[in-house]
Amino acid sequence: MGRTPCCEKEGLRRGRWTAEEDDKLKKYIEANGEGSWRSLPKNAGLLRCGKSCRLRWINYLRTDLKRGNITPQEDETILKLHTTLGNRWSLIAGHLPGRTDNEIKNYWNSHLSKKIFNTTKKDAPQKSGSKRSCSSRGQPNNKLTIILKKNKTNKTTIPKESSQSNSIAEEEQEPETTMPKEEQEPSKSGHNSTTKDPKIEEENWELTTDVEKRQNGVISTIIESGEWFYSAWPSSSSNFNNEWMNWDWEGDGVLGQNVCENFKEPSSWFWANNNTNGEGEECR
DNA sequence: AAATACAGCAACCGCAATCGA
DNA sequence: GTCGATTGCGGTTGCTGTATT
Repeated sequence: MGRTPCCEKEGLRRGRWTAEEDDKLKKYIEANGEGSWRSLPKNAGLLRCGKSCRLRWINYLRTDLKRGNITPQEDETILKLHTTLGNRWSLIAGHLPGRTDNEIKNYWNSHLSKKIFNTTKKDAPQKSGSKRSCSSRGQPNNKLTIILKKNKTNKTTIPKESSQSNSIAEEEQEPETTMPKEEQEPSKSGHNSTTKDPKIEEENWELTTDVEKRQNGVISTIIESGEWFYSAWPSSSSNFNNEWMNWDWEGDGVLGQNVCENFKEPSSWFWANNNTNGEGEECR
């Protein structure tokens, strides 16, 4: 019989909320608490669907929301968390008190993704061309993903003395919030250091030194650096890239990731590897 | 000053997960 | 265990203000 609509569509208001509606909703929730979103509009005297009320409350009316611009520190935190968690906005928001998933998602789409994608574009003209060329409505195809993983044979943490690179994981200051261990490890199925992603052939991730390989027709690079190794490949090879992103290898997960355009430039391949060869192109 | 393009963000939509009878 | 109701999430849309021509 199909899905049951969350609310009756007819006769309900849509679009921007008025101050009066906000006031009604706020007063009702303050008096009765959150929840029962389906019946809330009727009880509160609002001509809105419950879903809309919930969204309005969560994203705008809650008293614990922090309004105002994202701070540089929050910016860094979002970047780091997105590196590890991907587009799990609610999880990311959970580490930024007073910020909502919607706010962070919007911030990412309008600021951070653009920032990353444009970093290797020296000219990066924004005046002309498609309005959404770098936003969520049209991301460049030529992306390079660089990840940093811990050498499977080693358990120690990343050496600070070699942290000169631009890697997100290495360069960042301590964020104002700390990610709980379990959320750094998206896979909850008890992976340990001896487990491997079954979708990745051993030959693909076994350490090599500055050797380009072709994997399924896509060039990738795996660079050994002491206890760590780096891997880079165009994001178009997302069939296994995403698996790596979410894979809990050593309990530390993926430590660094970035994307940039023009991956054909050899220097950009080594973006995450500055600490080992002193070269590389700054992507941020 | 008007028209147009662009950027930011609030809100909507659909799907999936969860809850509870 | 099943199924409908509810909630939560992420992707997307489109309105609005600002910048540019």
